[in-house]
Amino acid sequence: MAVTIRDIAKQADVSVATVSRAINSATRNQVREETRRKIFEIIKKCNYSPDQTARSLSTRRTKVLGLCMPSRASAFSSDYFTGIIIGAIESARKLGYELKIVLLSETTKGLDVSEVSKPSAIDGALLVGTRIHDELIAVFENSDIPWILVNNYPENKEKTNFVDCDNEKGAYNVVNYLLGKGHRKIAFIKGPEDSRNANDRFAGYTKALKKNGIKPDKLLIKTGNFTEKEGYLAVHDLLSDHNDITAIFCADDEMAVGALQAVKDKGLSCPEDISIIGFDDIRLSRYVDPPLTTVRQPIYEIGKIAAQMLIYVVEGKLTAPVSKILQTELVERNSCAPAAQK
Amino acid sequence: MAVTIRDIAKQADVSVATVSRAINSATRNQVREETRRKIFEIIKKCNYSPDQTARSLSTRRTKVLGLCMPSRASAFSSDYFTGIIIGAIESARKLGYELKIVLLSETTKGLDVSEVSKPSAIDGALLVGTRIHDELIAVFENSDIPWILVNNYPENKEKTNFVDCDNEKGAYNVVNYLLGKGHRKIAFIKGPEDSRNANDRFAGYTKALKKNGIKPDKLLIKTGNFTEKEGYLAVHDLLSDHNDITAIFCADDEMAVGALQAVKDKGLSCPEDISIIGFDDIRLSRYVDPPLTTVRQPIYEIGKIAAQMLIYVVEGKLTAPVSKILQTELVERNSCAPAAQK
DNA sequence: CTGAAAGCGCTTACAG
DNA sequence: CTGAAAGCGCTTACAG
Repeated sequence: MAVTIRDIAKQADVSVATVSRAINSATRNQVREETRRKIFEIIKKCNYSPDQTARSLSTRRTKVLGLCMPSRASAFSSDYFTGIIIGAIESARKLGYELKIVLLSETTKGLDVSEVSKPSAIDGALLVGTRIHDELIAVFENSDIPWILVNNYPENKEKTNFVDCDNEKGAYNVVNYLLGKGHRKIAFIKGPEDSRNANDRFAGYTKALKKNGIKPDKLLIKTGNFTEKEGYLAVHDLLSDHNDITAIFCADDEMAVGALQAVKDKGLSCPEDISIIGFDDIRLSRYVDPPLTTVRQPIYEIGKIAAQMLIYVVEGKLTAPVSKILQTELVERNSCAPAAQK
Repeated sequence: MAVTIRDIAKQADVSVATVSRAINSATRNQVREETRRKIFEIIKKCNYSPDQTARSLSTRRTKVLGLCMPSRASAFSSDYFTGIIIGAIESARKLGYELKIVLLSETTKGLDVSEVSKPSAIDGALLVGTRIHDELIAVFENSDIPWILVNNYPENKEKTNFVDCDNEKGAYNVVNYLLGKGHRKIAFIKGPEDSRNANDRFAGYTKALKKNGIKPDKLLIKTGNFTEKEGYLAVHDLLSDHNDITAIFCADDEMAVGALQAVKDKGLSCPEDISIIGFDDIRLSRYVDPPLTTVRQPIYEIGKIAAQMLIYVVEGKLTAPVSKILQTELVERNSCAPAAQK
């Protein structure tokens, strides 16, 4: 930008201070109507726009939020990624903020001065990724910018900002739903061990089973690490060893898609022989055959609320810790049927 | 950051200039080994990290790229969005840059000083969206930051930076492929009029037909605006009026997915009665029934190369205009069969 | 190899 | 309602 506030001031025959006051909404009314008009005329003529960097340096506010996530971006499905980003960016925008995507290196321990991936020049950070581990959080604890956990929550819920959905309850509901259809042999395909979400979903499964007098059977529990491929493998194994399973609950849709294929490859059909249910409601789930019954997470909402809350704490309109837990919704499609008699 | 370069300087008993030199790779070797070591020791101890905003103000470089796209984000499928972002962010990162996502308001004409969506504090802009129109481009023309068109190209190719894939050729190949399978009545479902990509794909269709002595038949051409729903509608109409069509080429996969459903709903089957082919190779395309034959655009590569090129021109390592056209790839799945005898 | 000083383009007490 | 001045935290000629 060749044209600076000085140029405007000179042309308007006022001081830069006055131009600055005229420009900023908080101080706008401190300048005489007429002066302000003159200033804006010149601003328009010169196509002037204040330098955000200079502004930031002087106010110590960048008006940008960092959406920080693991660099293994592949860890997220694009539906998830997009949902969070769009949600966050839209509410940020509404509140006058921009959004920077920052990839965190997994080895973020001793951050070096030259460490590029270190979030810089942001007013607050959205920490995305259910597998965000404590060291990573520590990096932010030692910073002086506010941050909020997205789709995750900390050990000590009372001290941290977060927004998440109720994974345990979502999973609990699934099992009840399956139980209601007469299923008793319900297998579970777990997500990764280090994912809070994955563990909560598993907890919901176990809880619902126990509540109904069914002892969770270790042999019916496998791990699929949230990927389609591993989901396929897990179910393939499962069905090779057990022929009395009537339903499979996968901790995410990716695995459920794999499960579906594994069931077909075993010569069984879904939902007639085996019911399958997923979690997340990714776009794909409604297109597979049969369309997948699953649990919807309000991803977009989560991104939106997280950004909003974060900005409020950045601006002191809300005092940390703040948190919100959103509810999930069971969406019935065609991959579940009443338990067959075996 | 409570600790500044002054604190470090004071503790190291040197000037801030020296600290600055020690920190920056370009000037690092201007400071005595021993001094530098002492400085870094203190930096580490104090957990100091330079303020990027101050740095930017003084160097007039923010080290951030803006990925600018229409605010109707829904215009993009999440696969596309994610591909471009991840591609761009990874190469940006490798080169020491961060990525800011900026939503451009569609009404970006007279940008007001307070206009939030105006890209600010960026060194360069990636303009994403095949529907980017000239007014939008004008906003950037008048700025002094470099920009590059992604998946789009300008009227005057000789004057602008862009990276795109060869849509016309991709479409041309599709038609040849279909022709090779004996199809003669090949319908085309167009994308939006104001999309350069869409028009190029259409041009490729027409060209291939003509080249083979077939006159494009207006009655076999419909518009679907790149959405599944409109694709469905277009094909539904098409099949109601014509029963001699043996193949449908959709200008994107979204429409192809809709087309597939329309064909089924008409009691026809794909590929036995009608072959369908899409464009883009979104994730979904391999999961529909039958899996869709389509044209792959190297989205991730496009994002990667675009960011790379942009940074090079920002840094003066490349002089604008720069451009690159990537090739597409026909990926055969099961939605096309030899033309049935009618 | 190092330091003093000017400057990047704003904002904001302070004084009037 | 307005201006002069200090300050935000860096970098970089300039001089030695």
